[in-house]
Amino acid sequence: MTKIKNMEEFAALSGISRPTVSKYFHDPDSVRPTTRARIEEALERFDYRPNIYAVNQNRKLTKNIGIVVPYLADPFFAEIARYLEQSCIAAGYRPSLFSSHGEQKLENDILDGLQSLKPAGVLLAPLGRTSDQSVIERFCANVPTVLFDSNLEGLGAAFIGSDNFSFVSQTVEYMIRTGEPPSFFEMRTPANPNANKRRKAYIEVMERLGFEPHIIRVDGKGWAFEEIGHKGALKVLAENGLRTNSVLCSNDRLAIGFLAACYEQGIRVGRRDDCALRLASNDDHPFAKFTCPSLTTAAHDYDNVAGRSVETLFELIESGGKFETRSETLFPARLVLRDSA
Amino acid sequence: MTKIKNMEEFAALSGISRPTVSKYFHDPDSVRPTTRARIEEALERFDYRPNIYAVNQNRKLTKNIGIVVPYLADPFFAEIARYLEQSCIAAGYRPSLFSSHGEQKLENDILDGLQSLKPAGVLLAPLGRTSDQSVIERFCANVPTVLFDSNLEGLGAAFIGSDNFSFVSQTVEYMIRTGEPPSFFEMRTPANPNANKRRKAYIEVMERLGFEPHIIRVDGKGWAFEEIGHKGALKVLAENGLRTNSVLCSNDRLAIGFLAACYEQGIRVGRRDDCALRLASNDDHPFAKFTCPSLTTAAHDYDNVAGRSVETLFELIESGGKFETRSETLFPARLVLRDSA
DNA sequence: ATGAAAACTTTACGCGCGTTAAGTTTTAAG
DNA sequence: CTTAAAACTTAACGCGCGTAAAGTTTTCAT
Repeated sequence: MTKIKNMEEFAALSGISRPTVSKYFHDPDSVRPTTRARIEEALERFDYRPNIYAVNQNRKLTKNIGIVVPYLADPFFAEIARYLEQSCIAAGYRPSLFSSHGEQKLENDILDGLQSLKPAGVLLAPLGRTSDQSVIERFCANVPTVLFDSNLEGLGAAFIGSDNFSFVSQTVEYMIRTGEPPSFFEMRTPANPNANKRRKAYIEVMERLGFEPHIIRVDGKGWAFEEIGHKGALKVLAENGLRTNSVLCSNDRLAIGFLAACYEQGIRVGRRDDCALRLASNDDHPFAKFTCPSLTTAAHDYDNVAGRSVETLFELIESGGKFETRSETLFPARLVLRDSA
Repeated sequence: MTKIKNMEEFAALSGISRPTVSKYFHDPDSVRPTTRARIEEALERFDYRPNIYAVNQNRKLTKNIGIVVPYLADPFFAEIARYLEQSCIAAGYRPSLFSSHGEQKLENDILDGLQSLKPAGVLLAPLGRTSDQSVIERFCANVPTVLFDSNLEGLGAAFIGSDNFSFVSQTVEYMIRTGEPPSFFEMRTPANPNANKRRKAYIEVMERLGFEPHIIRVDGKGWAFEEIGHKGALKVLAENGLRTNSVLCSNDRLAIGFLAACYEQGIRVGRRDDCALRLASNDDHPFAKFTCPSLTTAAHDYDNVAGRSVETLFELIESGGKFETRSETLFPARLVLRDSA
């Protein structure tokens, strides 16, 4: 089989002119069915594909889509990224996946490098508190961007995420309905703005139900939440820092660390009579099903958050990269009852 | 500040001719220090960067490097990918990360798409047993490829991975030294060739030490190892399928499922007297520290596997994409004693 | 059959940069 | 100061494709 060098050559072999072949690759439906058939027939015989560099250099808009998550070693983001990737591919785009690995410099570098990719759009889950707002603002001004998971006020053309109030109200109400009101366990300086919303929601729900909020803040920086939760829980348990037998963790990864600490200390966690503690959490982390005990938690609406994010980005791209007004879409949580509370 | 359109314009503004500027971007050390200074001075004033599409179209070899892992939702691969990414960037390359998500079709599609990126090289951790060997073979013939983690006999210019015998011999010997000989717990049809090597190593070590190997194979397909381990363990425990009080899991993710099953069944795992079972495993998964109990396991030499992989790829690229002979490099495991055995 | 619209072909230019060739300036050694 | 090598400048071509203009063929409703 002859090696095809360029579109010129392929066009000749298929018996169609190059401009028409070019049109075909841009949109197969834009050419007559008979010529389309001839091109696709040749395509099967010769296996040619346009040089993406030449294509991208000349097209005003590439078919690239950037996907940026803050921490890919968290399976939660890996799963979301997977969904986003697949949706982009299905829509005929070329996704590129990036992880900021929890570091501001990396996030900045990624956005910087992304600009020279001239992407049609970007799906960005920012680091949050540790993001460099000015960098992200500048980026969003140049590239059609949809924020997801972590909201930065006013940045990006739209935000899609989860309704943190829905998470916390469901877990808190459940715990109160079935036992003592929970303390709230979180990091002192959370990386993610969702954490702040969850704390506020906790306070609001507790007060509305006539209970005094009790917040436990543990030290620790970065994205090693399990480690932070573990250390923090050991300290709290040693100091007898709990007011009731119920704890609500800000997120599942902290809870995983908390559960490990309880296990080490011989504290049985669960809703059965022989348990000393009930622990619930938020996120429905992929591993929450396999903690000991399995974790009662509020689940993200993965499918809707991811699905709506790509849909919104596609709308944004089709609208020429700008929306009239910035929208924020929040999906409610689904309470997942397991054994820990 | 004026917007720079292309290298021509930037060259004019910096007072240097375009071919020299082009040379500079290819290798800053290839121009005279004085001209280099003038270019970099202009670079600070004007913030210009070459159009990567035009660059890549014209250079014979791009600076792109593909990184392909089989399953990114496994934090093990996320961590490795992170290391590989950073090493590539540090060496002046542009890494692109892809996950096959456990599916052959996706792996094929990724390799297919990777070809049109004309990468300088690719770091590939294949799916293993479920890989389409012919596709990978064809790919490796066209693109300088270093395999890592999962070896496919004869494919790629080199393989870097862990010495599975070292893993299993250390865990088995430790368990025998400190208690009863372990059964080996694994999937019936493992996705990964490492699993087969581990089984063989188990049999060999057991026989050498004068014990009869006992292998427990559980059903389940795909990459949801925790779930498979969990279901399989429940079955084994229900059927009293263990010969001794010791179990060695083929990998940590299976062990995580196993531990969850034990917890549910009220079986205490650990090396203390009040424990009914000892469980060890292999990989030192990022979460192994936070299982209940924490997992005794054999750790990959992450740094060396990842480090040597990129080094080898760089050597390969500098050698023009071919090695005289295919090399296989295996790094030994490090036994990590925790509470489960 | 007729005409206009739609789709095609041919021709040609442009994108931004790599790269080469020929001529000029700078550098550093003698 | 001489001189040759090294580094530069100018000029020009090519990469593979998008795209526009002008002319030709096909299609399809009347």
